[in-house]
Amino acid sequence: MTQAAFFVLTALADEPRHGYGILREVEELSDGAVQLRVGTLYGVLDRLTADGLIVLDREEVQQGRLRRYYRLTDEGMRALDAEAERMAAGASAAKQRIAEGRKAGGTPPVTGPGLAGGLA
Amino acid sequence: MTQAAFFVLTALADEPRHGYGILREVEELSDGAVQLRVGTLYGVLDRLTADGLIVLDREEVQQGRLRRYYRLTDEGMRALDAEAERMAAGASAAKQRIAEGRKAGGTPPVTGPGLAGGLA
DNA sequence: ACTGAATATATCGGCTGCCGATATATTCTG
DNA sequence: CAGAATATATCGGCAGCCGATATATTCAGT
Repeated sequence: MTQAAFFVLTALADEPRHGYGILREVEELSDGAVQLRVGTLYGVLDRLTADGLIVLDREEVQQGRLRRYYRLTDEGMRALDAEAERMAAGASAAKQRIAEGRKAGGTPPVTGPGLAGGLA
Repeated sequence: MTQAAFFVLTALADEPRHGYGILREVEELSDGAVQLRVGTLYGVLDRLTADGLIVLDREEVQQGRLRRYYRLTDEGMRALDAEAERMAAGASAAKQRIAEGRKAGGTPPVTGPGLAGGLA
């Protein structure tokens, strides 16, 4: 699963949203760190739909503008959960190894004086 | 940062390793979940070197076979730490939203046994 | 002695996927 | 009336992953 797909699924995890709403939601939930681009979105949406992870929930016309809402399927929910698990495990493994690298004696991998503070 | 790059950095976080060793290490540390391919590795290694996140540590000839060891730079360590932080945050956000989606009343996004059959 | 697997390096082409640019249309703000 | 925001969608370039391929040595099995 790509990063973009993961964040789209995450944005849809609590409630159905439309494309533009997903864009804003991803930016918000990641605190501005992840910027999902418009050009990326629809490709991801199509792929996730083809994979059965999301479905078109409904179409609304709000103030003259079409809103196409998507929601997670059961499979999408499961996939997101599994991916979140993998990511947490990966992040945890990385942190642990950073700590191991620091305490290791022999040939410390470029651990300078200014580093310790930033890595906690 | 791509997934492949992240896992290469993670594999190098505790001590310097050579290409083939990284391959095996990534598979091991991810419990077989991540399979870094040979064709992917050297491109990643080149890119990480160009970005200054890793450097060639040394070259050894062990039993007639060349071993090219890489290690993290300070910048690489910082980048890995930051990426691990982002991943943990993303995983956490996803988990939280999954929980929110489940407890939410009105239009539950495909949660529960009753919906399971009908959603496709 | 020979074969195949493992170890170890590296390259190349195809395919997938991200993103900037672009297009269209309505509403709201200045 | 112009520009920004909302909202959709497509297209082409480029980056990056991966299977296939090439080369060379060591080790285990027959």
